[in-house]
Amino acid sequence: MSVHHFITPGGMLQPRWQEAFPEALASAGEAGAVDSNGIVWLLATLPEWRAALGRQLAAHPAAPCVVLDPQPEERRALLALDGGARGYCHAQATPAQLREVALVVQHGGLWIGPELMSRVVGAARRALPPAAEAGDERFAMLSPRELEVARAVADGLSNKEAALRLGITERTVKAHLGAAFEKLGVRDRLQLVLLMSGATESREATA
Amino acid sequence: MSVHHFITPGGMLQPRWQEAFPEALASAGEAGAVDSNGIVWLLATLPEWRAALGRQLAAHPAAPCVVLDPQPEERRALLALDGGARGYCHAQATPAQLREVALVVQHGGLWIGPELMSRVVGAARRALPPAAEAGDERFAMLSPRELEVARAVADGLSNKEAALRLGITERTVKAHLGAAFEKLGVRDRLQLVLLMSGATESREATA
DNA sequence: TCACGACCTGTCCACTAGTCCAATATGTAG
DNA sequence: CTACATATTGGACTAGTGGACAGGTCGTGA
Repeated sequence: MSVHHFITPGGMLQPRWQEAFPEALASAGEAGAVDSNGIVWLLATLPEWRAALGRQLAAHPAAPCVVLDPQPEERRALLALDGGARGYCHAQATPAQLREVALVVQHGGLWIGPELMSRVVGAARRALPPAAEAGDERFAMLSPRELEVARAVADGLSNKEAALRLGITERTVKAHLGAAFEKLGVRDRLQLVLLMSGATESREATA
Repeated sequence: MSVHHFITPGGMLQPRWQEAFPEALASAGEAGAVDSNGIVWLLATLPEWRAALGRQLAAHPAAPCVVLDPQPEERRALLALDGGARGYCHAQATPAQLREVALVVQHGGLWIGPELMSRVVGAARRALPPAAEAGDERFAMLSPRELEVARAVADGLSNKEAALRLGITERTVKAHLGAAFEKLGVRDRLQLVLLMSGATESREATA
């Protein structure tokens, strides 16, 4: 099991990657999504690596992606993670380190370089508005689960991805989502997103 | 090795924790820092859990801490991670899940519940300085018509409605929209909306 | 115990969204 | 003139979405 797949500009494998994962496969970025039962490693040197990451995750949401960067940088790390990557690390990491990353990511963890971790989290905490989304009257009518599904969808996830995130069936996502549409008086996910993204800003208006 | 240590209000161990880690030890929060060669699990129900977390990490920086929360909440998750916790998860997680968390954290990973992950990272990305290429320039690559269509869709209109507003065919809307997706590196209208709404926020922030 | 709500799942069906291949018209730069 | 970008549409097709209808468990409160 767990055949790792490297997506690189030239479709070439570096020796140390092969040393870390002897079974590893490689392909060029243009090929689109790869079907891997292991981890998809994506080089940040690809011309359109963010788009490639998006395509990959859209095609196989269950296969975790890790972005490898020859010159790690906080900004790119955040873009990678925001794009759905589950890890971000130096392309020249040692085979042992790569295996650590693989282990962590395959067990549901998130891998960020230790020096980036505190910055990422710190930035996220500062971005939190004081007591944000503690309770907007509009969403009080939603059941807890409906709210979770709504939030997942508001993050841009498809039904399938939301189901994966919450550990339920796509069908159940639809059920909760349908109930949320009904209660909030919107007709589709797009208007739900607009409602929710506008909720934090317009809180002062409702107060 | 790896004796796990639970810091709880009463110094009591829940059965499921013991089931996950038969060797686990427990102590009350007031006792100060514990010396554990495994993971320190800290209950968010402690009166001063953040202070306790700080004391623990100051005393034993090498021992990773995970915060357990009976009622997980995004805000507390960020506070925990900002305080140096390496993981944040539901206090009622199954023994199997707890072992997953332990595995990830002990190998240098970060554990955030899947439902929190994208929100945390999204918040961090939005807090990023709007440096360089990621400003309004992003939409400069769109042709005028593509931008009009994108805006219509970002207002929550369906393809049919957008076509009506712009006086063109639904088919043409799809064409422009598809081109916009490609140029912006997003996969569907929902992510386009998130991208555009995020851009507006950061534009105001820079102004 | 029974009713009720939240939660989870299934099937079937209509509609929407997104992509592929292709065609036409118009302007502009070389 | 030619090449290229832009704008416009068509048809066909696949995937994704949302609704209707029909079940199932579980816990709380009457």
